[in-house]
Amino acid sequence: APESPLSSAEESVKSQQEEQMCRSSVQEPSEASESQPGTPLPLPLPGQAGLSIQEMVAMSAELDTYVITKKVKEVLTDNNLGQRLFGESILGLTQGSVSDLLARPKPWHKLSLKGREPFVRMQLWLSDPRNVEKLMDMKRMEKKAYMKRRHSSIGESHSLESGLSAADLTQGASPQHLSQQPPQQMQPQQQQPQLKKPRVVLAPEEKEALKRAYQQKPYPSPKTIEELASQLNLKTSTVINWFHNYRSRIRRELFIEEIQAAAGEGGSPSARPGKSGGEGENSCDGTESDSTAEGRPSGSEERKGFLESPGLGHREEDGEGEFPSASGTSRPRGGIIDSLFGIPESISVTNAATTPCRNPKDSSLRKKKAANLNNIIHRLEKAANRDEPHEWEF
DNA sequence: TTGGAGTCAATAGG
DNA sequence: CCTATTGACTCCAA
Repeated sequence: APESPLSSAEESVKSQQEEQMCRSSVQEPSEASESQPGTPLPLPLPGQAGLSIQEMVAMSAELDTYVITKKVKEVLTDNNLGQRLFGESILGLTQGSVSDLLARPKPWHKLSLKGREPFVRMQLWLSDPRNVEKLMDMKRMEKKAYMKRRHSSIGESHSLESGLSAADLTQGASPQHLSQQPPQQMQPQQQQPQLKKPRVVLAPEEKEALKRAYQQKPYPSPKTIEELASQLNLKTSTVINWFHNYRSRIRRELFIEEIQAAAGEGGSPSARPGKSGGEGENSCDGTESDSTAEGRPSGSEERKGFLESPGLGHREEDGEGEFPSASGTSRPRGGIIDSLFGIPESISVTNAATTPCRNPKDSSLRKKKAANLNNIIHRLEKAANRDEPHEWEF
Protein backbone atom coordinates (compact mmCIF):
# COMPACT_ATOMS: atom_id res chain seq x y z
CA ALA A 1 0.00 0.00 0.00
CA PRO A 2 1.97 2.91 -1.28
CA GLU A 3 -0.29 5.62 -0.24
CA SER A 4 -3.33 6.08 1.71
CA PRO A 5 -5.96 6.91 -0.78
CA LEU A 6 -8.55 9.43 -0.12
CA SER A 7 -7.90 13.04 -0.36
CA SER A 8 -9.49 13.10 -3.68
CA ALA A 9 -10.89 16.35 -4.66
CA GLU A 10 -14.39 15.93 -3.61
CA GLU A 11 -16.87 17.35 -5.88
CA SER A 12 -19.94 18.36 -4.11
CA VAL A 13 -22.45 16.83 -6.34
CA LYS A 14 -25.19 19.03 -5.35
CA SER A 15 -28.37 18.92 -7.15
CA GLN A 16 -28.12 21.46 -9.77
CA GLN A 17 -31.30 21.49 -11.61
CA GLU A 18 -31.20 22.18 -15.20
CA GLU A 19 -31.23 25.83 -15.80
CA GLN A 20 -32.99 27.35 -18.62
CA MET A 21 -30.50 29.01 -20.72
CA CYS A 22 -32.48 31.56 -22.44
CA ARG A 23 -29.87 33.48 -24.18
CA SER A 24 -30.79 36.99 -24.74
CA SER A 25 -28.81 36.95 -27.86
CA VAL A 26 -30.55 36.58 -31.08
CA GLN A 27 -30.76 33.05 -32.16
CA GLU A 28 -28.74 33.40 -35.21
CA PRO A 29 -29.78 31.14 -37.99
CA SER A 30 -26.57 29.35 -37.59
CA GLU A 31 -28.04 26.01 -37.18
CA ALA A 32 -30.41 23.91 -35.34
CA SER A 33 -29.82 24.87 -31.82
CA GLU A 34 -33.14 23.64 -30.91
CA SER A 35 -32.22 23.12 -27.37
CA GLN A 36 -34.65 21.73 -24.97
CA PRO A 37 -34.11 21.99 -21.31
CA GLY A 38 -33.28 18.42 -20.86
CA THR A 39 -31.27 17.39 -23.81
CA PRO A 40 -30.07 20.07 -26.09
CA LEU A 41 -28.33 17.82 -28.46
CA PRO A 42 -29.12 14.49 -29.81
CA LEU A 43 -27.19 12.15 -27.67
CA PRO A 44 -25.39 9.49 -29.56
CA LEU A 45 -27.29 6.88 -27.76
CA PRO A 46 -30.96 7.26 -28.34
CA GLY A 47 -32.41 4.95 -25.87
CA GLN A 48 -29.82 4.84 -23.23
CA ALA A 49 -31.83 4.36 -20.16
CA GLY A 50 -33.10 7.82 -20.71
CA LEU A 51 -30.28 9.50 -18.97
CA SER A 52 -29.76 13.13 -19.68
CA ILE A 53 -26.23 14.23 -20.17
CA GLN A 54 -26.45 16.13 -16.98
CA GLU A 55 -27.10 12.93 -15.19
CA MET A 56 -24.37 11.18 -17.02
CA VAL A 57 -21.97 13.94 -16.20
CA ALA A 58 -22.88 13.70 -12.58
CA MET A 59 -22.23 10.01 -12.46
CA SER A 60 -19.37 9.87 -14.82
CA ALA A 61 -16.13 8.49 -13.62
CA GLU A 62 -13.07 10.60 -13.93
CA LEU A 63 -12.25 11.12 -17.54
CA ASP A 64 -8.90 12.00 -18.94
CA THR A 65 -9.66 15.18 -20.78
CA TYR A 66 -6.28 15.28 -22.34
CA VAL A 67 -6.54 11.87 -23.87
CA ILE A 68 -10.07 12.52 -25.00
CA THR A 69 -9.26 15.73 -26.76
CA LYS A 70 -6.24 14.20 -28.34
CA LYS A 71 -8.31 11.44 -29.74
CA VAL A 72 -11.02 13.77 -30.93
CA LYS A 73 -8.54 15.97 -32.72
CA GLU A 74 -7.07 12.95 -34.34
CA VAL A 75 -10.37 11.63 -35.55
CA LEU A 76 -11.47 14.99 -36.82
CA THR A 77 -8.33 15.70 -38.75
CA ASP A 78 -8.06 12.22 -40.10
CA ASN A 79 -11.47 12.58 -41.57
CA ASN A 80 -11.38 16.17 -42.56
CA LEU A 81 -14.11 17.15 -40.25
CA GLY A 82 -14.06 20.65 -38.91
CA GLN A 83 -14.43 21.94 -35.43
CA ARG A 84 -17.44 23.96 -36.37
CA LEU A 85 -19.44 21.01 -37.52
CA PHE A 86 -18.32 18.88 -34.65
CA GLY A 87 -18.96 21.59 -32.15
CA GLU A 88 -22.36 22.55 -33.35
CA SER A 89 -23.71 19.11 -33.88
CA ILE A 90 -22.00 17.11 -31.20
CA LEU A 91 -21.13 19.47 -28.43
CA GLY A 92 -23.50 22.30 -28.92
CA LEU A 93 -20.65 24.76 -28.86
CA THR A 94 -19.29 27.21 -31.36
CA GLN A 95 -16.10 26.72 -33.28
CA GLY A 96 -14.05 29.03 -31.14
CA SER A 97 -15.05 27.25 -28.01
CA VAL A 98 -14.23 23.90 -29.50
CA SER A 99 -10.85 25.09 -30.60
CA ASP A 100 -10.09 26.30 -27.14
CA LEU A 101 -11.37 23.19 -25.51
CA LEU A 102 -9.39 20.89 -27.73
CA ALA A 103 -6.25 22.91 -27.40
CA ARG A 104 -6.31 23.41 -23.68
CA PRO A 105 -8.51 20.96 -21.89
CA LYS A 106 -8.63 21.55 -18.20
CA PRO A 107 -8.05 18.53 -16.05
CA TRP A 108 -11.20 16.75 -15.07
CA HIS A 109 -10.93 17.49 -11.39
CA LYS A 110 -10.79 21.16 -12.06
CA LEU A 111 -13.89 21.26 -14.14
CA SER A 112 -17.30 22.18 -12.91
CA LEU A 113 -20.23 20.01 -13.68
CA LYS A 114 -21.05 22.20 -16.58
CA GLY A 115 -17.52 22.18 -17.83
CA ARG A 116 -17.43 18.42 -17.87
CA GLU A 117 -20.35 18.13 -20.13
CA PRO A 118 -18.46 18.66 -23.36
CA PHE A 119 -15.98 16.01 -22.40
CA VAL A 120 -18.65 13.51 -21.60
CA ARG A 121 -20.16 14.26 -24.96
CA MET A 122 -16.85 13.77 -26.64
CA GLN A 123 -16.36 10.48 -24.88
CA LEU A 124 -19.78 9.41 -25.90
CA TRP A 125 -19.11 10.42 -29.44
CA LEU A 126 -15.85 8.54 -29.54
CA SER A 127 -17.67 5.49 -28.37
CA ASP A 128 -20.11 5.65 -31.18
CA PRO A 129 -18.98 3.33 -33.93
CA ARG A 130 -20.60 5.45 -36.52
CA ASN A 131 -19.57 8.83 -35.24
CA VAL A 132 -17.51 9.75 -38.26
CA GLU A 133 -20.02 8.42 -40.65
CA LYS A 134 -22.76 10.47 -39.10
CA LEU A 135 -20.76 13.63 -39.08
CA MET A 136 -19.83 13.19 -42.67
CA ASP A 137 -23.44 12.81 -43.53
CA MET A 138 -24.19 16.07 -41.87
CA LYS A 139 -21.38 17.68 -43.71
CA ARG A 140 -22.80 16.49 -46.97
CA MET A 141 -26.19 17.76 -46.07
CA GLU A 142 -24.85 21.14 -45.25
CA LYS A 143 -23.03 21.36 -48.46
CA LYS A 144 -26.07 20.37 -50.36
CA ALA A 145 -28.14 23.00 -48.66
CA TYR A 146 -25.48 25.52 -49.35
CA MET A 147 -25.36 24.67 -53.00
CA LYS A 148 -29.06 24.86 -53.33
CA ARG A 149 -29.22 28.19 -51.65
CA ARG A 150 -26.49 29.50 -53.78
CA HIS A 151 -28.09 28.27 -56.88
CA SER A 152 -31.38 29.91 -56.27
CA SER A 153 -29.87 33.22 -55.42
CA ILE A 154 -27.77 33.44 -58.50
CA GLY A 155 -30.88 33.76 -60.54
CA GLU A 156 -30.11 36.87 -62.40
CA SER A 157 -27.95 38.52 -59.92
CA HIS A 158 -28.23 42.20 -59.76
CA SER A 159 -24.57 42.24 -59.59
CA LEU A 160 -23.29 41.21 -56.29
CA GLU A 161 -25.08 38.59 -54.45
CA SER A 162 -23.55 39.55 -51.21
CA GLY A 163 -26.48 38.07 -49.48
CA LEU A 164 -24.51 35.46 -47.73
CA SER A 165 -27.52 35.06 -45.63
CA ALA A 166 -26.82 32.21 -43.45
CA ALA A 167 -30.36 31.46 -42.67
CA ASP A 168 -31.59 28.16 -43.67
CA LEU A 169 -31.14 24.58 -42.86
CA THR A 170 -33.83 23.26 -40.71
CA GLN A 171 -35.76 26.40 -41.17
CA GLY A 172 -36.16 27.96 -37.87
CA ALA A 173 -38.74 30.27 -39.18
CA SER A 174 -38.23 33.19 -36.96
CA PRO A 175 -36.31 35.55 -39.09
CA GLN A 176 -35.49 38.33 -36.85
CA HIS A 177 -32.27 39.78 -37.77
CA LEU A 178 -33.05 42.72 -35.69
CA SER A 179 -30.00 43.69 -33.93
CA GLN A 180 -31.42 43.15 -30.54
CA GLN A 181 -31.91 46.11 -28.39
CA PRO A 182 -29.15 46.34 -25.98
CA PRO A 183 -30.43 46.96 -22.53
CA GLN A 184 -28.44 50.06 -22.56
CA GLN A 185 -30.50 53.08 -23.11
CA MET A 186 -29.07 55.43 -20.66
CA GLN A 187 -28.53 58.70 -22.30
CA PRO A 188 -30.85 59.61 -25.03
CA GLN A 189 -28.16 59.52 -27.56
CA GLN A 190 -28.18 57.64 -30.68
CA GLN A 191 -29.58 54.23 -30.47
CA GLN A 192 -30.90 53.04 -33.69
CA PRO A 193 -27.91 53.27 -35.93
CA GLN A 194 -26.63 49.77 -35.91
CA LEU A 195 -25.29 49.02 -32.56
CA LYS A 196 -22.39 47.23 -33.95
CA LYS A 197 -19.95 47.39 -31.16
CA PRO A 198 -16.68 47.58 -32.95
CA ARG A 199 -15.05 44.97 -30.80
CA VAL A 200 -12.19 46.45 -28.97
CA VAL A 201 -8.82 45.34 -30.09
CA LEU A 202 -6.13 46.20 -27.68
CA ALA A 203 -2.86 47.35 -29.11
CA PRO A 204 0.25 45.44 -28.17
CA GLU A 205 1.44 48.27 -26.02
CA GLU A 206 -1.81 48.33 -24.20
CA LYS A 207 -1.59 44.67 -23.51
CA GLU A 208 1.92 45.13 -22.36
CA ALA A 209 0.89 47.79 -19.96
CA LEU A 210 -1.94 45.72 -18.66
CA LYS A 211 0.30 42.75 -18.17
CA ARG A 212 2.73 44.85 -16.30
CA ALA A 213 -0.05 46.08 -14.13
CA TYR A 214 -1.16 42.53 -13.61
CA GLN A 215 2.22 41.48 -12.41
CA GLN A 216 2.16 44.17 -9.88
CA LYS A 217 -1.36 43.62 -8.90
CA PRO A 218 -3.35 40.74 -10.22
CA TYR A 219 -6.41 42.03 -8.45
CA PRO A 220 -6.40 45.75 -8.89
CA SER A 221 -8.72 47.83 -6.83
CA PRO A 222 -11.44 49.78 -8.52
CA LYS A 223 -9.32 52.79 -8.09
CA THR A 224 -6.38 51.23 -9.81
CA ILE A 225 -8.59 50.05 -12.58
CA GLU A 226 -9.85 53.51 -13.12
CA GLU A 227 -6.36 54.81 -13.30
CA LEU A 228 -5.31 52.22 -15.76
CA ALA A 229 -8.32 52.86 -17.87
CA SER A 230 -7.72 56.54 -18.08
CA GLN A 231 -4.04 56.16 -18.63
CA LEU A 232 -4.55 53.76 -21.44
CA ASN A 233 -7.59 55.46 -22.68
CA LEU A 234 -9.75 52.45 -22.39
CA LYS A 235 -13.14 51.94 -20.96
CA THR A 236 -13.17 50.83 -17.39
CA SER A 237 -15.14 47.79 -18.30
CA THR A 238 -12.54 46.84 -20.83
CA VAL A 239 -9.87 46.90 -18.22
CA ILE A 240 -12.01 44.91 -15.86
CA ASN A 241 -12.75 42.36 -18.51
CA TRP A 242 -9.14 42.16 -19.43
CA PHE A 243 -8.17 41.28 -15.90
CA HIS A 244 -10.88 38.72 -15.62
CA ASN A 245 -9.85 37.10 -18.82
CA TYR A 246 -6.18 37.27 -18.18
CA ARG A 247 -6.38 35.76 -14.75
CA SER A 248 -8.59 33.07 -16.06
CA ARG A 249 -6.31 32.26 -18.94
CA ILE A 250 -3.19 32.33 -16.86
CA ARG A 251 -4.82 29.91 -14.54
CA ARG A 252 -5.56 27.64 -17.37
CA GLU A 253 -2.00 27.70 -18.54
CA LEU A 254 -1.00 26.43 -15.18
CA PHE A 255 -3.36 23.56 -15.54
CA ILE A 256 -1.80 22.67 -18.79
CA GLU A 257 1.65 22.69 -17.37
CA GLU A 258 0.39 20.57 -14.60
CA ILE A 259 -0.95 18.01 -16.96
CA GLN A 260 2.11 17.92 -19.09
CA ALA A 261 4.36 17.63 -16.15
CA ALA A 262 2.32 14.80 -14.84
CA ALA A 263 2.28 13.09 -18.16
CA GLY A 264 5.95 13.51 -18.54
CA GLU A 265 6.83 11.96 -15.27
CA GLY A 266 4.03 9.63 -14.78
CA GLY A 267 4.63 7.48 -17.72
CA SER A 268 6.39 7.68 -20.95
CA PRO A 269 8.28 10.86 -21.36
CA SER A 270 7.10 12.75 -24.27
CA ALA A 271 6.96 16.41 -24.21
CA ARG A 272 3.81 17.25 -25.82
CA PRO A 273 3.28 19.69 -28.54
CA GLY A 274 4.03 23.25 -28.15
CA LYS A 275 5.95 24.51 -25.33
CA SER A 276 6.75 22.71 -22.28
CA GLY A 277 10.37 23.30 -21.72
CA GLY A 278 9.62 23.90 -18.20
CA GLU A 279 9.14 27.50 -17.73
CA GLY A 280 6.36 29.81 -18.07
CA GLU A 281 5.82 30.75 -21.56
CA ASN A 282 4.27 33.60 -23.11
CA SER A 283 1.03 32.39 -24.17
CA CYS A 284 -2.22 33.99 -23.89
CA ASP A 285 -1.09 36.34 -26.43
CA GLY A 286 1.48 37.05 -28.94
CA THR A 287 3.61 39.57 -27.30
CA GLU A 288 6.49 38.03 -25.65
CA SER A 289 8.48 39.45 -22.90
CA ASP A 290 7.53 38.97 -19.39
CA SER A 291 6.50 35.41 -19.19
CA THR A 292 6.65 35.35 -15.53
CA ALA A 293 3.08 35.93 -15.50
CA GLU A 294 1.66 35.34 -12.19
CA GLY A 295 4.78 36.57 -10.71
CA ARG A 296 5.78 36.15 -7.24
CA PRO A 297 5.12 33.24 -5.09
CA SER A 298 6.50 30.98 -7.69
CA GLY A 299 9.49 30.07 -5.68
CA SER A 300 8.83 26.80 -4.07
CA GLU A 301 8.36 24.19 -6.60
CA GLU A 302 8.98 20.66 -5.85
CA ARG A 303 7.04 18.42 -7.91
CA LYS A 304 7.54 15.13 -6.45
CA GLY A 305 4.69 14.26 -8.55
CA PHE A 306 4.63 10.60 -8.61
CA LEU A 307 2.08 9.77 -11.06
CA GLU A 308 -0.35 12.53 -10.87
CA SER A 309 -3.11 12.24 -13.23
CA PRO A 310 -4.24 8.75 -13.36
CA GLY A 311 -4.12 7.72 -16.83
CA LEU A 312 -2.12 10.06 -18.72
CA GLY A 313 1.08 8.46 -18.86
CA HIS A 314 0.99 6.95 -22.17
CA ARG A 315 0.24 7.99 -25.57
CA GLU A 316 -0.78 5.76 -28.23
CA GLU A 317 -0.54 6.73 -31.72
CA ASP A 318 -2.36 4.04 -33.45
CA GLY A 319 -4.98 5.49 -35.60
CA GLU A 320 -6.79 2.32 -35.82
CA GLY A 321 -8.79 0.69 -33.15
CA GLU A 322 -11.32 3.34 -33.03
CA PHE A 323 -11.83 3.50 -29.41
CA PRO A 324 -11.41 1.37 -26.45
CA SER A 325 -15.02 1.15 -25.80
CA ALA A 326 -14.86 -1.63 -23.40
CA SER A 327 -16.07 -4.97 -24.40
CA GLY A 328 -16.53 -4.53 -28.02
CA THR A 329 -18.94 -7.25 -28.58
CA SER A 330 -21.24 -8.33 -25.90
CA ARG A 331 -23.40 -6.05 -23.97
CA PRO A 332 -24.98 -3.94 -26.60
CA ARG A 333 -25.71 -1.14 -24.35
CA GLY A 334 -23.51 -1.62 -21.42
CA GLY A 335 -20.25 -0.78 -23.00
CA ILE A 336 -20.62 2.87 -23.38
CA ILE A 337 -22.01 3.43 -20.01
CA ASP A 338 -19.37 1.31 -18.50
CA SER A 339 -16.67 3.14 -20.25
CA LEU A 340 -18.08 6.34 -19.01
CA PHE A 341 -18.67 5.36 -15.48
CA GLY A 342 -15.60 3.30 -15.28
CA ILE A 343 -17.28 0.47 -13.65
CA PRO A 344 -15.54 -2.75 -14.28
CA GLU A 345 -13.46 -2.68 -17.32
CA SER A 346 -10.00 -2.88 -16.06
CA ILE A 347 -7.06 -2.49 -18.25
CA SER A 348 -7.91 -1.26 -21.62
CA VAL A 349 -5.24 0.52 -23.42
CA THR A 350 -6.58 3.85 -22.59
CA ASN A 351 -7.74 3.16 -19.20
CA ALA A 352 -7.17 6.78 -18.92
CA ALA A 353 -10.61 7.34 -20.01
CA THR A 354 -11.97 5.53 -17.13
CA THR A 355 -10.42 5.60 -13.82
CA PRO A 356 -12.61 4.72 -11.06
CA CYS A 357 -9.93 4.95 -8.54
CA ARG A 358 -9.27 8.26 -7.06
CA ASN A 359 -5.70 8.97 -7.30
CA PRO A 360 -4.05 9.92 -4.14
CA LYS A 361 -3.32 13.49 -3.67
CA ASP A 362 -3.24 15.98 -6.27
CA SER A 363 0.35 16.76 -5.89
CA SER A 364 0.30 19.85 -7.89
CA LEU A 365 -1.75 21.16 -5.15
CA ARG A 366 1.09 23.45 -4.53
CA LYS A 367 0.83 24.96 -7.87
CA LYS A 368 -2.78 25.41 -7.42
CA LYS A 369 -2.22 27.13 -4.21
CA ALA A 370 0.37 29.34 -5.69
CA ALA A 371 -1.96 30.16 -8.46
CA ASN A 372 -4.66 31.12 -6.11
CA LEU A 373 -2.53 32.80 -3.60
CA ASN A 374 -3.31 36.09 -5.08
CA ASN A 375 -6.88 35.48 -4.60
CA ILE A 376 -6.44 34.65 -0.98
CA ILE A 377 -4.29 37.63 -0.40
CA HIS A 378 -6.82 39.73 -2.04
CA ARG A 379 -9.53 38.54 0.25
CA LEU A 380 -7.41 38.92 3.29
CA GLU A 381 -6.68 42.44 2.43
CA LYS A 382 -10.23 43.06 1.82
CA ALA A 383 -11.13 41.61 5.12
CA ALA A 384 -8.57 43.80 6.72
CA ASN A 385 -10.27 46.64 5.11
CA ARG A 386 -7.21 47.75 3.41
CA ASP A 387 -6.93 49.00 -0.02
CA GLU A 388 -3.74 49.38 -1.87
CA PRO A 389 -1.89 46.47 -0.43
CA HIS A 390 1.45 46.95 -1.97
CA GLU A 391 3.96 44.41 -1.07
CA TRP A 392 3.49 41.51 1.12
CA GLU A 393 6.60 39.71 1.81
CA PHE A 394 6.61 36.11 2.59
C1' DT B 1 -20.42 43.14 -5.55
C1' DT B 2 -16.64 40.54 -7.00
C1' DG B 3 -14.39 36.82 -9.16
C1' DG B 4 -14.47 32.40 -11.56
C1' DA B 5 -16.12 29.31 -15.17
C1' DG B 6 -17.96 28.77 -19.63
C1' DT B 7 -19.02 30.54 -23.83
C1' DC B 8 -19.99 33.43 -27.68
C1' DA B 9 -18.75 35.60 -31.67
C1' DA B 10 -15.82 38.82 -34.23
C1' DT B 11 -11.67 38.61 -36.45
C1' DA B 12 -6.94 37.57 -37.75
C1' DG B 13 -4.18 34.12 -40.26
C1' DG B 14 -3.69 30.00 -43.16
C1' DC C 1 -13.33 27.12 -46.23
C1' DC C 2 -10.73 26.17 -41.30
C1' DT C 3 -8.58 27.16 -36.80
C1' DA C 4 -6.74 30.24 -32.97
C1' DT C 5 -7.24 34.23 -30.25
C1' DT C 6 -9.60 37.15 -27.24
C1' DG C 7 -12.91 41.08 -25.48
C1' DA C 8 -17.43 40.73 -23.70
C1' DC C 9 -21.35 38.34 -21.54
C1' DT C 10 -24.17 35.18 -18.63
C1' DC C 11 -24.54 32.47 -14.54
C1' DC C 12 -23.46 31.48 -10.09
C1' DA C 13 -21.51 31.27 -5.60
C1' DA C 14 -19.42 33.59 -1.73
